[in-house]
Amino acid sequence: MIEASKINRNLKVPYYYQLYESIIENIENNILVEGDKLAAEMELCEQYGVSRITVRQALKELELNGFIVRERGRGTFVRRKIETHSLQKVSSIVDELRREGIKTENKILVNKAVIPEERVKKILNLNSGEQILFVKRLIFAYGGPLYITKAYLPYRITGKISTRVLRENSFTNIITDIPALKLIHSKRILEPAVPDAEILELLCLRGSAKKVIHYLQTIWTARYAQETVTLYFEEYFNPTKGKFVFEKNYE
Amino acid sequence: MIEASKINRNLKVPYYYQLYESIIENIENNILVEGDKLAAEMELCEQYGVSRITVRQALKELELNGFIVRERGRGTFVRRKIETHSLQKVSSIVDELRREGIKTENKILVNKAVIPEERVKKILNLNSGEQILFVKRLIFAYGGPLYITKAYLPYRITGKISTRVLRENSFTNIITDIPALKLIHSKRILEPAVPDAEILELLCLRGSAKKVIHYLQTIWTARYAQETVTLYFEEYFNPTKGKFVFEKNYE
DNA sequence: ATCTGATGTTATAATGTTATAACAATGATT
DNA sequence: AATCATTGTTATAACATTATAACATCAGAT
Repeated sequence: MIEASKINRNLKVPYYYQLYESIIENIENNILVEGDKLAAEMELCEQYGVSRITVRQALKELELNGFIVRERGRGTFVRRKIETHSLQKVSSIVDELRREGIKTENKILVNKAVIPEERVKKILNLNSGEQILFVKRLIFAYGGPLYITKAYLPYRITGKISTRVLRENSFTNIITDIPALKLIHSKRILEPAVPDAEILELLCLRGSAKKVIHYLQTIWTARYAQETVTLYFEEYFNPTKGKFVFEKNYE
Repeated sequence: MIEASKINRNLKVPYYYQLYESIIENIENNILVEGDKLAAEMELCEQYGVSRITVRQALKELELNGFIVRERGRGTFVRRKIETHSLQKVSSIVDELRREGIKTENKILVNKAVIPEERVKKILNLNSGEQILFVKRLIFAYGGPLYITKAYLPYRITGKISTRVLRENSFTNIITDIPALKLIHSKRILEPAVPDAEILELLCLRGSAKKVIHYLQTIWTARYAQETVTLYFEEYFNPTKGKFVFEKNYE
């Protein structure tokens, strides 16, 4: 496969990144499909006219973002695509991606106790003046921002949660680790929405063609000691990164 | 002028280059016009959220490519654009730009002695089997490819010319430095043309709106010892970078 | 004459990108 | 068992990008 070099040396974009994008393009256009063997590293060097360092950096990124797997002595192979998320599971998408070995990154944008707006107060069924822990978190996967979560949690239940814990764990894990808290029900509502400027910016959709996102609300009901409490999440999904699949088993 | 930062930190493009492009955009959209004072370096730092090094690197590029002038103690100003070239002068455009202090870069694509095609042989009035020196050169200015020159020169006059000499000198200088060669006449013919794939590619016009270029032929007649010889040049100009002006003084 | 604001210069440092090279370790083939 | 192809690792080096900081120099205004 003698390909013309796709590295544009006039561009200010690093060569390894151009190569990274070039290979993703091949995968997304089904020129390379699941299980296919990529050209060997040295072959890629020749095809693209770059050094092995550069090729390996591109492959490293592809591996971290779950596009390929590399096997010493054998070669580099296209990984199956993970691009649907099940809504039926309560377990989080972060856990789902982690189980698949795909690197996710986490950025905690907000983590503080506040008095919530009226809308949220109603959903959580709070006493007046009661504080919530408000967390805003941005998740990166597949090499870009995947979604934003806003969590509205009764502060008297969660207390402070360190930013480090938030960065390193899914909300499912954090919540189920709270002693004396038992999840009893969850409800998820998905709808398309037009994002506001902040969400647009965070998901890097400014200037993008797709201006409609997935807006997912999750309401967890739980027993805490003798009372019934509610946890509320809002999530905003990058539509270019993944689609949702609805599955249901009829008995 | 509190501007939102236009630096995209997710992009792999260097910040200084994003800033460079951002300012060019302002100039091309007449948000900044000839003679306008740019914000001071430290102001730009704040507006774009980058260090002075970064701002200065952007300004350096803008200066080299002729978009701005900087004056110590006063500030940075939008320069008038040199976007017309006189056709009346025999002297080259490279020299013209250099005199204005605008950086030009040079890439020699071909430099070899060959037997010319029939068309060229007729123009140069060559003996059958006589070789020419064929040079293809790409000139960059204003931060992009400006034009391509194809030079067809009788080999017995020029001999070999090193690629380094071609890179560092205008053809006018090279030719007039040949001993015993005296220019006696020049004729230039300008016409619009549709470029072939190679020219399109070299001038970075693939995908561009403007698909018509300037095609300029130059025929120099000269005395060389006792004989009359002809030098022939073809040039292909990027229409987005510069326009030609026709001027003539009537006596 | 002095101060202020602007660009010019220099030094230090951390990190990112790219190339070249040699060698190690593994899987598959002969 | 030996060899070959392939990915993994390490070292060295050059250059690019970005930040922080201090000081020099010049133009214009008070």
